[in-house]
Amino acid sequence: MAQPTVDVALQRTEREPAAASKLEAFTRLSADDKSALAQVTGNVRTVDARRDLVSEGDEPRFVHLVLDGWGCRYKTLPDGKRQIVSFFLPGDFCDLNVYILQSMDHSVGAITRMKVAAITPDEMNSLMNSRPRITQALWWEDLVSAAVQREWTLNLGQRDAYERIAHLLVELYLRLRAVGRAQHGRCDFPLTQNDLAEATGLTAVHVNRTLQELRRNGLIELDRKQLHILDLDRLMDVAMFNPNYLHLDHEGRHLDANA
Amino acid sequence: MAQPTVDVALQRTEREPAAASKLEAFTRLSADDKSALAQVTGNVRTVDARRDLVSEGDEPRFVHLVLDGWGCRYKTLPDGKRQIVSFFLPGDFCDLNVYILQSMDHSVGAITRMKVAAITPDEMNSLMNSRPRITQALWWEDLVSAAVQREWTLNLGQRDAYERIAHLLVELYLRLRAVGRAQHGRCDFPLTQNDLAEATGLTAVHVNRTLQELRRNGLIELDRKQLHILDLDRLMDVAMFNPNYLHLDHEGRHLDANA
DNA sequence: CGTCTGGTTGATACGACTCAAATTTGGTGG
DNA sequence: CCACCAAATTTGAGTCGTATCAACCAGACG
Repeated sequence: MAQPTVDVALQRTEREPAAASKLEAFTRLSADDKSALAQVTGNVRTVDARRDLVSEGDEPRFVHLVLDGWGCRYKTLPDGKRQIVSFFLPGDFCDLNVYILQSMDHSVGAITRMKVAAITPDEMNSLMNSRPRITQALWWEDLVSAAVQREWTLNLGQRDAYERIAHLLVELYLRLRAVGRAQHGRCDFPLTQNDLAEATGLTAVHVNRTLQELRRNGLIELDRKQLHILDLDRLMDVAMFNPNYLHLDHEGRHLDANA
Repeated sequence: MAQPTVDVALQRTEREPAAASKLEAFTRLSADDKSALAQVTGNVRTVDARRDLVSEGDEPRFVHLVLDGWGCRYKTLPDGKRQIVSFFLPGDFCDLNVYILQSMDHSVGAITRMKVAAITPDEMNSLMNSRPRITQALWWEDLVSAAVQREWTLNLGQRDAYERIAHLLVELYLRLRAVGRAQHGRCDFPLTQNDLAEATGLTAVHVNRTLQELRRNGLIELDRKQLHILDLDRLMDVAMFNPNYLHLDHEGRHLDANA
């Protein structure tokens, strides 16, 4: 099987920073906006796969912006159980105003090797004071990530294993596609079955069996960290996937600050 | 059994508006701050119990502030399943910036009869431009509600029925206590077992049996819409409840704008 | 009073978990 | 380039938590 996804993803990385690309899903940014954004994302940090970026209990210091790679937020229970509560994909911001809080209530870990920009509160404030268009876009991001968290609550509470995993796959695919990292049903997919288990509240064994069922039903191929969704419409149907919560339909999408 | 809770709750309502009370959990507000807040909460709407305030698909128009009563956000699946994704208690704001979005991805319903203030985007903007202290407090609220949503994800994903319900009871109790609507382990508790089921992803039957188990173990009394937590420490233990996510420990709690 | 909503009980079924072992994959160093 | 090891995936058998379905009961209300 050819793997065009990889090439596409790499090309894209070179072509355009994920941050601007993501925010432009909400609104067009002017050249000035983009350079303001670029200025603020100078402090780049690289984190190895499976390392923590932030630990529960830490004092929040930076707003992070994912430039490349996948990460997750997770919480741990005293009995050792772990729940991944969200995934970070390229272009995602973590917690616009976290630094208001005293200490983190969750950890942030890298799934793959990641590149993140660490933005200081000061930089953040000056960005939000001088660039209203970016500010709006950041708020939009914030609202969308809250909506995603609500959808996960629904996912865990009401969907069975089959629907649940289908839903997660569709969400990740659509989010990747929105930042140019997926096409034609294909994308990189670095999650292990254990990651999927921790995100869906299932066991790895059951995730395994459920993925097999999705394959058997001709909905997906998943192999060597490559996901291929064979029939997106049908998979969305199975997952009862309503894309409204991703709010990709904003009119700002069609505004152009340069016009 | 005497029911002092009711009296306490009523007294409190008269004594102090829930909004200021809630925000002051984060920071002290000056007299000016409070009057700015009061000005903006003039447009009060009353909603009957079990009626919807906002429906999925609606265009967001107002930021709502709960003055009195309980409400919830919920999402519905095409197969009819319903998930309550959060509860609104007196003093809670719904979605600071919702009006940025095109359409609501969930509904908001009243559990009891509710009084809510409907704040316009303009009012909201001017508040946030002129009252930095309130703005900070609003952001804090926003971050806390996001943290609560993450904790619910953990709750649904990793805790069993017994722990799950225990956790929810503790959360609601602590949140009520933080706005002066609970004391000595007691509070009003207007949720039906069906509400609890829809919030915890369990069936009403199983919620019933689980509540009985909590009663049998001497952890709670729950009768006629009155909750009495008999042993908060033990209940928190059972629930593996870590209060850090409520961020009640903010230093702002001890700041005083009037000093 | 009858009706309705919410709460309770019992019997049975099934989705997902557990534990344990086998197999495959990917990375590493000789 | 192959041998090795650890990590990830796969398989099987047995169990358990929670759902389902169907009654029945109690208090609130008109």
